[in-house]
Parts: sequence; C-alpha cells; structure tokens
Amino acid sequence: MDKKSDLGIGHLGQATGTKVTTIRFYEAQGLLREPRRSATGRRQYGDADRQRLAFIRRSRSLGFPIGAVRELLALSDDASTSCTAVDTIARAHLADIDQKISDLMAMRIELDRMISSCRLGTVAECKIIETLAPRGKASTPA
Amino acid sequence: MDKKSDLGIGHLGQATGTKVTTIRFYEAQGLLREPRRSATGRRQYGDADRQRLAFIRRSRSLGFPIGAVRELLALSDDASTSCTAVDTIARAHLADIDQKISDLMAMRIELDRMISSCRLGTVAECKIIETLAPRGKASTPA
DNA sequence: CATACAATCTACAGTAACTGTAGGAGCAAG
DNA sequence: CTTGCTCCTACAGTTACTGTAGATTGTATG
Repeated sequence: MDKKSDLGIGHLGQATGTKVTTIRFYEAQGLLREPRRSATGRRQYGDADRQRLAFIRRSRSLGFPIGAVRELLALSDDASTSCTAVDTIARAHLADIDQKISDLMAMRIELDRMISSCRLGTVAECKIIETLAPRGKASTPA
Repeated sequence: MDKKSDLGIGHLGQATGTKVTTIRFYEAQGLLREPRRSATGRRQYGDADRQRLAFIRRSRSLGFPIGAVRELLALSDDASTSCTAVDTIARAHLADIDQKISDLMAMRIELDRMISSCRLGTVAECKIIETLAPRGKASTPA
C-alpha cells in the first residue's frame, strides 16, 4: 500500500538538497504545511511536498527572502490570478540584487586600491591601516 | 578642566555617524574599551576613542566582519609588527567580496532572464513561476 | 524651584535564515 | 540484544545590529 512517492524527511532532504533541520524550519515558518505522520510520529511527505520544497529551494537559491518565497508560493497556488504580482516581486528583488552588487563593487574598488598600495612593511607605515584610519593621530599622538 | 575632546556617547555617535546603541554594542564586543564614566555613570570618551571608532566604522563600511576588525585593530595597535597579516586579512576579504559579487551576478542573470520571459498573463502561464518550479506537475496533477 | 523633555543607563528581545546541540526514541541488521 | 542510523522536540548560537522597557540624569524654560 506504500505509495512510491512516500518520503521520510531524510529522503526528502536528499531529493531536494535540503538539510533535515532546514525542512523542519520551513515547516515552522509555514512554507511547508505540516505533513501527515507515521504511527510513530515521523513526517511522511508526498510528491507535492517535494515539488513545493524544490520551488522553495530554487527561489532561495535566486536569493528571494523567505517572505518573498511565501508570497510567490501563495501566488503560484492560485493559477488564475494575473502574474503581475509575481513580476513585481521579481523586479523588486532584481533591484535589490543590483543594489547589493553595486555596494560590493564600490567596496571592492576601495579595498583593491588599499591592498595595491601596501608595501608589506611595518604596520606603522602600512597603507592599509592608514587608509582605514581617517586621520593617523590616534596611534602616535606626537 | 574639561578637555575639549571630551565626548558623551551621543556626541561621539554624531561625530562618527554611529548610533548610540551601536557604540555600546561595540563596547560589549570588545572593539572599544570601557570608557571612564562621569560621577553619574555616563560614558566619557576622548579623541583616541573617536579615532578608534572611526577606524571601526570605516572597516565595517568596507565590509570587514567584526572579527576581522578586531584583528585589524590589534595589529594597528602594534606599530612595529609587519603588516603582512593586515595584507592577508584584506586579501581574504577581497576574495570574499569577489565571491559574493559573482554569486549575485549569477542570480542577476537568471532573474533577469526570468523576468524578461514574463508576458504578464495569468499565473498558470507565468514563466517566472514556471522557472521556479523545476517541473510543473505539482499545481495541476492532470 | 518646578516641570518638561532630551539624553543616558541597564538588560533583554527581535531581526534573517538557518545551524547546531541535548536528550530521547524508533528501526534494521548482526 | 546491541550497535548505529534516522528521527523526534525544544532551544541556543550565528552576524551585526536595532528596538524596547523602565529608570535616572541633564538641561531649558516658566
């Protein structure tokens, strides 16, 4: 009588590249519904759960925060609504990523310049430390 | 008798663009030493504290994690050591940033492709949702 | 001087998205 | 029956702060 798609939490994890604790975490967050349990209390998942978890993982791997994943799931559950909302969420996330990239690029440039100027002498003459300290009168107050 | 460099926590915050709570947090983390207190228990900072906090903020703005900032501070306190260690920390951080940038770029590309393919119809035919769901048999199991 | 309001104090909870740990029970194999 | 793996719950830890509660102090004004 076992359905071939019946999965324990460990197998579901393997099937989706998700740690067991993470699956339980998603359940606690309401991303996955509470599955039925075996007679001894173990979680039993079906194929729909696997699909849903895969969706979550894919969304997360694209950087959507949990809240956005929750919204995307709700939207995808209602096939008849317009996907404008989906588009909006995705675009907002794209803008977010662009912002992060440009912040990191700015850091990268500064950091790179800092490193390039280092002549590997002593800390006293270190350009990196010097760059980090807005003015250098803290260490050697004259 | 007041030194002109004497600062209350609020003024120190203003002088360095740091919230008061954040300054106390840095103190708890051991990045700033415990300052002397006024008769009524308020923190009193001097110019060296301001320099040190500025260093911390600058390092943080370049993305160095607290632990790295702690190490950089320790190194900068000892002017005679070689700055090889400083260089190593900075290079490790640069590598870290590069990794983050390339992760975000990869996300960005996928996300952009996803969004471009969206025709703003219903969720049922939404390319975004479709892309997120590895195979589409969860919602409509036939 | 009294009163109001701003700044400060301590201590702790909350954020994001998990990860790790403790302590206990189920389950298959030898 | 014992070993060893998976699973269970519940809670603490991670990062770098931010926010809150409730009490006290400092300052400006009437």
